[in-house]
Amino acid sequence: MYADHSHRYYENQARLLVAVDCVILGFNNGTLKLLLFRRKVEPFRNEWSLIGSFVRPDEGVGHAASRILEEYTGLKNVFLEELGCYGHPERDPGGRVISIAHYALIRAIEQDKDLAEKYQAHWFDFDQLPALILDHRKMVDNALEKLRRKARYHPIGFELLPEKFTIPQLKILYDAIYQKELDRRNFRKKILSMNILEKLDEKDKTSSRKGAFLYRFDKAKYEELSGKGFDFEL
Amino acid sequence: MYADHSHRYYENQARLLVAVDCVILGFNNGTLKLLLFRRKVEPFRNEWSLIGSFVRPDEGVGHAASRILEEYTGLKNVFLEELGCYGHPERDPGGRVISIAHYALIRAIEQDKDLAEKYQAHWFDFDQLPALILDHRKMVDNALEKLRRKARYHPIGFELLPEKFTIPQLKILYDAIYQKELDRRNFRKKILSMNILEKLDEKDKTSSRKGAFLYRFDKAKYEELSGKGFDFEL
DNA sequence: CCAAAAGTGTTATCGCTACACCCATGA
DNA sequence: TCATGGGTGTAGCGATAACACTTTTGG
Repeated sequence: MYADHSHRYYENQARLLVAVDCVILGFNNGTLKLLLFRRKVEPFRNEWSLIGSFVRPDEGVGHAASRILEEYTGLKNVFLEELGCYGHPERDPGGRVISIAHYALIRAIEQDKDLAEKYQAHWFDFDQLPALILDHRKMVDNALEKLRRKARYHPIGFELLPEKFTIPQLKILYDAIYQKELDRRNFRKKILSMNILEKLDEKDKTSSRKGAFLYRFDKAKYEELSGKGFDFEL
Repeated sequence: MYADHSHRYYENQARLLVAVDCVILGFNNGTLKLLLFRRKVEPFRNEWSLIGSFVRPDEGVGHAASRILEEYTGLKNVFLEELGCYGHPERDPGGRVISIAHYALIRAIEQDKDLAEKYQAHWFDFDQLPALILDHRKMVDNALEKLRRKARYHPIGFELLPEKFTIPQLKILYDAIYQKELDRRNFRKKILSMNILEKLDEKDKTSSRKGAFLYRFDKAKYEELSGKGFDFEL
């Protein structure tokens, strides 16, 4: 049954259940959102929960995380990073399970209709989160904390916006992440001075009569600068 | 044999071996050091390795880390933090083992004589590391990276110095962490302006005729400021 | 022609950097 | 008395924060 060769040397050691859980974050309508699911298995069946899975013997831990992310959102190649290990022996009354929490940032959270039906999923505002099972609330809090910290030095916000976005949109996102209103003009100057945005000819007119120019994140330029130890503090 | 109740709900799931490994960092004589051990078990018996252990079914993951840290260094209550999960299925030819790496910062690395004999342990300079087993080298690199990043915003350096230390000593430590020489005077100003050091009446005369005043880290004051969202950038 | 959002420029201030200088002491 | 490391002060510069003003366009 096991794909490994543990019996060779470590057979006397105890084995534990290992799972991954995903804090899936999105952004819409000026606020950060969290994707939650109704749990399908006992214990706590039907309660709100992060999406998770046990790690299979023949897959890496990171692989397990991206596997379930794709399975439940249909998305590949999204930003996905390890959050940490939640390993208290009593954390799950259903058994001794160690969970490696991850967090993901995804764009375009419109087409949730399918998800909602298929998996009983729902996007929640952060100020209206329901009670979560186990230590999932802690994972969520830690994910937000990590996002805030990371966003200060890495241009990570782009992961939450569509490919083309306007500067005002980007600013609103950062307002939401930092929980405070940045100065419009200073924000624009700073982000443009980094030279990681490509200005397009199109305008987005959905939020003003004048219309705001669309930009695209220039990943190549970013990685070039990043490699040189450049700072992207915001 | 197992202390948990996994059989209740999750009995069909595969179980994995879960270990912790500790990157133990110290500071002496102006350079950062790493504590390594000769591995006692197969495979790779006798090669240089981080110290590690399997996680027991009835203990938390963090607990396992501090348990082995105390077992091999005799030290309790040291700085110990999770580094991350190393979970590639092929990382250990001895079996499918997931390792939760940790890193520890310890003071006073003089009395290693006992350790050296008892466990075949040795403190290495970072520019003279031997080959390490498995992915331990990666863990070490990640630990250094994390130390550097963390030291910028948290007064973490104190964990590596004795309780009483001088400002020049502290500066030398930060030189070593950041791998570049900071300015003596600016460093002093900045660190003193944070108000987290308590000046003592004693002087340390080991490194100059004039002698340098000893200081102590004022943890209470630090936590007070830290709670108020204070920044400790260095 | 007006409301509302987009976009640009200017100034004052704060913090950091890069220095030069004085102090205390053992040999 | 002098070499050595410890300790203090300051001037210039660059980045940031706090602002006011102009532009565009649908209704």
